[in-house]
Amino acid sequence: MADDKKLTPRAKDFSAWYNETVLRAELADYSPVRGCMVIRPRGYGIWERMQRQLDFMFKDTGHQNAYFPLFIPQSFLAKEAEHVQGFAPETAVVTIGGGKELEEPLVVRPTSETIIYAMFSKWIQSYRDLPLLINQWANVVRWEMRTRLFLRTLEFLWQEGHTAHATEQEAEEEARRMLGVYRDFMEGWMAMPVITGIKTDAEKFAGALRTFACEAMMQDNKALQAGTSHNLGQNFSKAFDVKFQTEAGGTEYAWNTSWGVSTRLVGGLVMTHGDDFGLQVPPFLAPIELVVVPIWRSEREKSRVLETAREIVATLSAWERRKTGKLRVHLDDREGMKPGAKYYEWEMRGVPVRMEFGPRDLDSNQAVLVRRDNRVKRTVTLDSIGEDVADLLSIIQTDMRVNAFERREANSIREEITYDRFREVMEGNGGFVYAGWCGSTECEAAVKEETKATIRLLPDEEFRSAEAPTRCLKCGSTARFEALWAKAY
RNA sequence: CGGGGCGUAGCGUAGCCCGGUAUCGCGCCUGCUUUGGGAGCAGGAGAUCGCUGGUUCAAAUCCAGUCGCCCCGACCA
Repeated sequence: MADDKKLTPRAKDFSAWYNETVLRAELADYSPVRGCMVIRPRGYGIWERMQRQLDFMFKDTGHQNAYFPLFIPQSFLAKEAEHVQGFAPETAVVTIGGGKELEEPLVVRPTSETIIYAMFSKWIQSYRDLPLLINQWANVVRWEMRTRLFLRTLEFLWQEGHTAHATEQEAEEEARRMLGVYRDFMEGWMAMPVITGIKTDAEKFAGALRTFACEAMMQDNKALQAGTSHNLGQNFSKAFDVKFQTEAGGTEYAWNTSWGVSTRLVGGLVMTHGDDFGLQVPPFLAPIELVVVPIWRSEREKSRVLETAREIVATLSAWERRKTGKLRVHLDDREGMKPGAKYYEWEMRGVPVRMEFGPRDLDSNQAVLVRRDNRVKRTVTLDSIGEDVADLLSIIQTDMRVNAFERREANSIREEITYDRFREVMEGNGGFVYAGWCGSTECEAAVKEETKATIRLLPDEEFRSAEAPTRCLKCGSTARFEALWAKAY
């Protein structure tokens, strides 16, 4: 970076800013393998907290973790027609094992529906075995042509839930329920507001009946598909013969769902909250919530300041909160580094609150708290430091979500607009446009072709406009749906 | 796979047109002085210039090939 210590202003080149933020905050690095990414300890620390919370939420909804093989016989993929069509072009295939050509090539899983439903058919006999609620944490491989750190890598780490149910309605409810869990996590923990809804046929998962999704707006006004949940109907259970005996004594195919989120969420976090100073991590997910930077001007001051600083850190580290546990505090007592340098470094890493503590504070029994999000400084007394820090953190968590929400709404268009105007918007700053759609694949494809914008989803009722659009954005005929149009990652 | 750009120390680069084994900054190591917004001085370590071949007395530099990366498209979470 040489002398240029500031990050690239994101307005100029968002993509370069994103890359640099991720690399400089040491979240990830390029690997020697093209298109693959190494997640470094700092990036994993954030992901780990996400994973822990998600895992808790899955257990809370009755799901159990299991682990299925990395390799899938090639023929398995072919059993579901749409599925193989969707995934075959982007699979990595193993043809040699132990130095010998394999009789049947093995596909490195791009997703695990096929191998999991093959097992489900052995495990499910009766309606009493249902619902079967399974989750797997695993890495998968999709041979993408172009990759970006966290957002699209050849190999990525994710969570995939797979469930089997006795009725169609139950499967639909499950797919919806898990979409709600994702939404709660993204908004509550990541402070990243999302729009939920249903995907069009062109965008749905290969092999699904219906795909639901959460779409978030990044700071370049592009949409990020942050999580998906699929109602698979009986497509896979028919392909893999997942049958069960009903209470009445007949035989039925099971109804399946699958749903997943990936380390892409870390990319979403960076692109939602990052700024020109670097990363910004919401308190709930921050591996370090508060960093204490001690300041001294002499050896004598140093020992006095450090001694008290250590006491403060000890007190704060023991501070227990109801929902989010103990305060995660770090004392930066590195020597030979000026306080200012430490400030910039922790700001770049996104630690939500910094405490400056020097001789002047020591003498007056106080400390200075600085928020990462708006860099506002406040002097507080040490007597109530625990409450003050905990309160500030929860305020920041809320403010980050509200700011992201307001930014999204400020860049959304809900008035009925002409197609020419729409094209202008997409060529300019972009954004979320809620507009009518006649329901034809032709209109959808034409808009994509001409503007690069796609229907991200047909929003759920609570996200729809007060006045439903009347005409299709593209052809002008009667609108059958309200669609969310945007350019996407 | 098309179009553009780039490979020189851990990172970022100068030098290339006009051949003579390498510039500067950050970082790193040692010492002293520093520390309320990115420290200063002194000393030091670190590069077979992506790889292969060719031209030449001599190649980072010229020529050919090759590999890799980044950006823009097509594909996609």
